[in-house]
Amino acid sequence: MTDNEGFGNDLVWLSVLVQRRYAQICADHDLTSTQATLLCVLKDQPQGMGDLAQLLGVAKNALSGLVDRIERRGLVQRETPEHDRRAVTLSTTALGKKIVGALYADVAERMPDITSTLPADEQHQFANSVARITAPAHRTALLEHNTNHPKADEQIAG
Amino acid sequence: MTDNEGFGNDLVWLSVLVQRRYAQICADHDLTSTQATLLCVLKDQPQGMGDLAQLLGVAKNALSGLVDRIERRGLVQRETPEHDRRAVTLSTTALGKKIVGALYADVAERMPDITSTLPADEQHQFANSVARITAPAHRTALLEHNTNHPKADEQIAG
DNA sequence: TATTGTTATACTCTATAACTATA
DNA sequence: TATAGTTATAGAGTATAACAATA
Repeated sequence: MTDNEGFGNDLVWLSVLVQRRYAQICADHDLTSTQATLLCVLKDQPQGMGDLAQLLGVAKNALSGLVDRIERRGLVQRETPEHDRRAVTLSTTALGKKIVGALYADVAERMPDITSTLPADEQHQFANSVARITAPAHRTALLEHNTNHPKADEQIAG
Repeated sequence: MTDNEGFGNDLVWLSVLVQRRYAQICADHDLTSTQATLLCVLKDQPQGMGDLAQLLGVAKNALSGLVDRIERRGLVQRETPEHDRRAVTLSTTALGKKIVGALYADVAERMPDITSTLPADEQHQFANSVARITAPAHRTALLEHNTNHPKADEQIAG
């Protein structure tokens, strides 16, 4: 306990350092952090507005404006699925895919420098821990919308 | 290299998780993340506007508005030092100190849960690494303004 | 009636540029 | 002239509440 007292606040500071660098990298690709994260979540598969809002941790109405701006720039596109004309499915355009791919690579290259003050083996161990902490979040990103929509399971089962 | 490929992006995800929880804790104390971080930086000693802007990673003019809002709520106070009437020294009020103290404790209590998916010994090692990564940032917070103002050193020396 | 998404409104945060007061 | 900070303006992000269209 004693030598762990500042851990929570250290975590916040680490995230500030990461976010600062992330914002810089995003800016180099003409994106805000929020826009970049939206593109990343959308990178591998389309999402509905509701699910996407949940994944990003924002309210649906906030997402509408977010999508307006990034759609205006031609990086994502809205589509209305035939089976439910209330819904909107969001996906990245070819340009969006290209940009998010470059961003991803740039983050992978420039972000690890954050841990450069650690000895090599500790860096390795740290990367491992970070991967294990964030793994559930990745799974959530893929499964959460199924959890909330039993019908989707039925469709798969049927 | 191979098993490290996603490290940079994992770090970003970790920081998103931390920031989300941090925002929630701050909101429970009626603060935005930015306001909370400003109070934390100001917690132990007063700062000038310029130095504070640098510590927070924002431009001076952005800081003016930030301080306006949080001063209006009585959590910080502006003062003009006699030796340079252009300058403004910012410090926390008694109320500000009380609130930032409670916030700090709450963060320390609720944030470590982020690593709950790791086994105990790995949590310990992880906390250790985070402390070592953020330590230079803490030092910077305390020393940076001296670096930029040689006169301060002279005053101490004299 | 319930659900999906959007609009209206308001506030915080941030950047650029122009400005004021002091040194 | 240079420096410390503020004001003006604009845009992004976010929340609450009211709304429209569809199921």
